[in-house]
Amino acid sequence: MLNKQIAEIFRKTAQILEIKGDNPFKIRAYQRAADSLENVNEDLEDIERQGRLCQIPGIGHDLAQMISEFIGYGAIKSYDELKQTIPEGLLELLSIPGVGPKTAKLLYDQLKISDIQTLEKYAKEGRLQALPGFKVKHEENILRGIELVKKGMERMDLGTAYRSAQKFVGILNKHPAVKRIEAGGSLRRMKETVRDIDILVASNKPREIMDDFVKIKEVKSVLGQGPTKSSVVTKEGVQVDLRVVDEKSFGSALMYFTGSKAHNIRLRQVAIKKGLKLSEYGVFKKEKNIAAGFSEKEIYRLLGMPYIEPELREDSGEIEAAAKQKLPDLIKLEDIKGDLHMHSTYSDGNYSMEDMALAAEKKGYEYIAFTDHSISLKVANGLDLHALAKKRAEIEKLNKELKIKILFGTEVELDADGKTDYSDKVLSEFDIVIGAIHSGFRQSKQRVTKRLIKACLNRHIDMIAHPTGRLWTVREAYEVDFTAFFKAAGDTGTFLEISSFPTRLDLNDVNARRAKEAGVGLAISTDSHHIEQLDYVKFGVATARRAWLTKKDVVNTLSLKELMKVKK
DNA sequence: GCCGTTTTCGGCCCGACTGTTTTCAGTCG
Repeated sequence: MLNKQIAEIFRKTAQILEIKGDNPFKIRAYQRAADSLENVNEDLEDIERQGRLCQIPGIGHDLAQMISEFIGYGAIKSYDELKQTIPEGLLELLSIPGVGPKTAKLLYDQLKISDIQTLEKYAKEGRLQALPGFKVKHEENILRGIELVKKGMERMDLGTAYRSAQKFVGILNKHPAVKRIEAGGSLRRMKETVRDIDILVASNKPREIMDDFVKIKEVKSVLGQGPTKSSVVTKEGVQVDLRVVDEKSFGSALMYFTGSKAHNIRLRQVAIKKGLKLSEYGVFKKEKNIAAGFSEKEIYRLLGMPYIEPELREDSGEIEAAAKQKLPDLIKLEDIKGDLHMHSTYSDGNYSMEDMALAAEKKGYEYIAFTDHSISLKVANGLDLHALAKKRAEIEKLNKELKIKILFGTEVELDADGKTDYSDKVLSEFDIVIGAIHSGFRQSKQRVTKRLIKACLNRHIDMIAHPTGRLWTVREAYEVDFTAFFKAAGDTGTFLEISSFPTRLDLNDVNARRAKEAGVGLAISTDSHHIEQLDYVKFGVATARRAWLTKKDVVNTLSLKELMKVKK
């Protein structure tokens, strides 16, 4: 939380400085610091105590002092003063696509506009044309931008982005002039949320493709159209950007459009040091393109490093690791041997155990666990003792008939104090017990932490499901003292889940990386209530890859025999 | 404001699209 708060302050500082027309490099320094803090997987308080703030990339003497000041006093004096110099709402205007710092300043200086509502009113009444250089087109653009902000320019979850991208890639791929196509951007990096979809196409007939792209049935409005780059908004309100490049620069273009921006900037700096220039068109040595037709892998090689997987491209240490040949051997989808968190019709699942098991068998899994809800979760049809007995008998029967091994499990409720609603005796009869919090989300940080630690100490609980409780667009994560929680999980051998559910992805990349470093075993599971949801595992694996996890960090890459040996 | 196998001062990634500019500024990624 603290890391995010301070990152936000630095980001706002950058915006204010932009509006004031300050030194662009100073502005970028604040932006870079904000990006950097969001990737830090330790509490800033700990780092500060150990005097290591300046070791964070992009944090120097001055910013380290500001961070210390915020930790000590809960505020930064120079930031509070800076904030006073511009009206509160002006930053809000920057959230409108097409309105940047210069326009925002102009709007305020000339017309005293400092919030979106007033801007919309002025634009509709044609009063913006009083501004120098402003014509009808500008007003239309601003109104369209406001429309986008209103309709939720907010980010979408990874699952929604993935489906939208697949739809467009599928349609475009049938176009005869498309030679190669791939979705890039934060979607390719499998970030937990995605703002817009970037599609890259290789073709020698870009205009033809652009003309057809903007006419796709799902397109609602066209934001811009040029010979190599176009942007549209779909009927679902998703922005899709398409870039068309020549086939021989597909590798460098894909690298560029995959980002992250911070990763790209670092790579370009590496290139400059080697006397080269890197752009989306290739690697240039004295104006001559020496990477024409190269793949991403070959371009990284030119820069003196091995291929960096898209999920790692966040400038969070991967470039340094690559230079030292120390990149992790990331976990792969095919390493997963089973799913330890699934539901059936016994509680709130949509399919019988047999149907789910057959689907899992088709995926090549060795084992699965049906972890239906426990007795007190009435809304999800939690199982009483009678239902448990029946379910157990059915599992025994299925295990005789099917090749896949089914584990008898439960997702047991942790009450407000971390106690379970099944007795120790009942819990001891399960093959696997997952502890989960579904209530009391507003408890204090101390109380939630105590609750989770109590669950870790319970000798029957093998794993904690979706450990921070966040649910995309529904609720924020509750606050947890991760240092204490991860220590308890590591000490007791309690596995922590990376929930593959795209609206959860919990633990997320940053927390999972930290859990690994604390010696915690992680399990990637789907929480499937539906056969289709078994495929969500790809999002869980991607999150694990973003957390730098290898096969050995994830317990459900083990065979069933090995898994039973390492579990409590 | 950060940062250092060219540098503790003087650099700091690179290119496309828009609008109305007749050569470029603003915005975006």
